[in-house]
Amino acid sequence: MATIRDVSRRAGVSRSTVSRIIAGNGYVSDNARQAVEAAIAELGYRPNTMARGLRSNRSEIIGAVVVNVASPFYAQMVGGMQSVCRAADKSILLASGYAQAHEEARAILELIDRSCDGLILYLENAVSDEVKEVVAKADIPIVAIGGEPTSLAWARVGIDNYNGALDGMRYLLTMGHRDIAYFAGTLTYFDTRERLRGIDTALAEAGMSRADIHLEAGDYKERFGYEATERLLASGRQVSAIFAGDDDIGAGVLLALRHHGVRAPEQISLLGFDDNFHARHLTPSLTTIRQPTDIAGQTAARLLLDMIADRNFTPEDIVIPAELIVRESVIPHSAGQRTDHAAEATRA
Amino acid sequence: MATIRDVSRRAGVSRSTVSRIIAGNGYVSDNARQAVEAAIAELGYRPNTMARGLRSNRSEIIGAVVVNVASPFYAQMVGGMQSVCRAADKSILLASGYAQAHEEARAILELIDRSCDGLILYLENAVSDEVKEVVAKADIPIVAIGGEPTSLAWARVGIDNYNGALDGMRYLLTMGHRDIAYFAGTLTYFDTRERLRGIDTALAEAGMSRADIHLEAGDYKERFGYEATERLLASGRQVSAIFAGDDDIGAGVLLALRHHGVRAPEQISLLGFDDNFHARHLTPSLTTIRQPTDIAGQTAARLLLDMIADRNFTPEDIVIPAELIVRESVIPHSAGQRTDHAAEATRA
DNA sequence: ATGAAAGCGCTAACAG
DNA sequence: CTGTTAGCGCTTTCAT
Repeated sequence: MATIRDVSRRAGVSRSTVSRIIAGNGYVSDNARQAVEAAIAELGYRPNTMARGLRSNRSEIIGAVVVNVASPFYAQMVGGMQSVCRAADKSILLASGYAQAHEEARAILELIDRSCDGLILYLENAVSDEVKEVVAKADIPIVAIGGEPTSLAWARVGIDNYNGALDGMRYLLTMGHRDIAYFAGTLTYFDTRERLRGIDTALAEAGMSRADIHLEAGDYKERFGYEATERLLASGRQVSAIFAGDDDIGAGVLLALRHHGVRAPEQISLLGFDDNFHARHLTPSLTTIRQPTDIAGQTAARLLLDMIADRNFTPEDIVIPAELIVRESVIPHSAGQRTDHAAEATRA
Repeated sequence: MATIRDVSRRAGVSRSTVSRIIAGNGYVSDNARQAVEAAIAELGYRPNTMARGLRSNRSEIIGAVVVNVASPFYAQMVGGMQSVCRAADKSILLASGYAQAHEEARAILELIDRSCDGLILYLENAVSDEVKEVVAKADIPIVAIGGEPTSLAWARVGIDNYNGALDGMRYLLTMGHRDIAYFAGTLTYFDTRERLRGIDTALAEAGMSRADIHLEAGDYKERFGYEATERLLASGRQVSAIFAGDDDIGAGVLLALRHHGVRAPEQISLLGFDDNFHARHLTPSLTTIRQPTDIAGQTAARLLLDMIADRNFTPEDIVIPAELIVRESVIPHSAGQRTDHAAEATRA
């Protein structure tokens, strides 16, 4: 590979001149510029980013930790980050934390060690003091996105789980539902707790509380939705609507209802959360709360780039609103609804 | 940040000794080792990867270009790469090519410039000579995965689109279907053409050819599936089965059938391709050909790491078999099937 | 077993 | 406007 030295020799100038031309700063004569540009083209010269980074202490790489790239939810988020970073000529170093504290720590350290210029972190666990110290020493901008609101972050982009769940529960209540089940995901996740808070508020508005609904917590898996639904049906408790912690859980609910001969939404309405890829494709198509993950990713990246460019820039926390997407799976509560599905469920 | 010099001073040894200890090679006395390790711990020293990379000409970073991270298909593939790379302490620099030649070129150059130790490329377009030259100069191992079989690659991991489509079409034929539609995706993609080849072979086995089926090409979008289905229905051509170019197209087909009062699979069977996230959740659940993208990603990463470790290692091309996943959307052809849906379709 | 020294490729004062 | 100089932090001969 040609180095800056080769270029300078070929162009008959000094390395500094070449450097200036590449960086586009400083005064350079047209003569020199042309000679250098010609030499660069002839030699196929490309600056060595390692050397440049070592010298300038900047890598033009930003690091991202998400829970799991393989999941469409985070993949979309990463897609959002990427579109912004690409426009700014930054690359993305990607790591997954798999919602486990030690993997998250490993991921953060990996990115720090690769001298990222800044970090976007979607974490599900609190960060240990040890990691915090390393991160603090690195002294690079960090934006937290969703998940655990880590104190590491210079700025936060949150998805409004609270208001999303609030709106969702309100919607069910508005549709006349009073006998409601909520299947919460993993309780240790910050997002889960936020959603529960929103649900509390909505219930309180209707003069109700968690005690008035059927609440079960598990994890964000289709299987949990399936089994929780079976338990609900078996319990004999009659609900007219189920609010699923997310669309995966919702898919499981739908499957269980079908297997037990309960028609959705005629007998039980179902509300999801996330607006995942499959939500539109379920039958009935899932009414759900959209989390605009791509927007969140974009926003986080933009914030980070701004902070990298101007380290005095201290943005406000940004909350991306969740949005109710009305499809087919929630219908108004009707008078005759409460009893007949119990009969059918028993039969099935 | 503490440097190797700080550590050496604190431990009362030379920088070389510290370096040896970190690298774990060379002879070092226990005394020195202990002193250095203590100093490293006290100082919270972390090696600077830029400096190390500059010197050693290795970054421990591997670059990946996929069509689009935001799509679950590629996200899963990246997930596979990541799981392998993480185990080997390599990081992944990720770029998307968006199936456009110039974006793919940009992505490749970006990764080369960031001094990746190797590249995994999922491309949809041929690579220009210009880019080829740069890549050749970089002289790093490259494995191509799926998509366009670029000549850049030192090794290839392919998904067996040919046999997947072959098996799929065979399956439809075995189920007694003879009046079949195939909705192909983007014809310019290598994968698409491979699938068509497989279909040709299957048809030939049954003494048929493309002329005997209803073939339409478009793109890998739900919308195309929807519209192609409408056109098919409107044409009056009677088919007992539709083979969709992928599951997204398949979702569109299903939607159009439903809107036009055609029951699937009773009146028309539907076969997908990919086994995307939503395939299981469609109603009827989609019988489809699974592309094991995560395995492909893992395999590609493993191959690449092996080639990085031993540059004389020249692996065979690996083809990951596709697999028929039987669900509900394909049923055997029945005698009465061919006419009634035409009637209903007209009515709708 | 350890240290000295050279240099990876680049940037940024500084002096001219 | 341009060249000289001095490193960035690390690895790696080469002596000792």
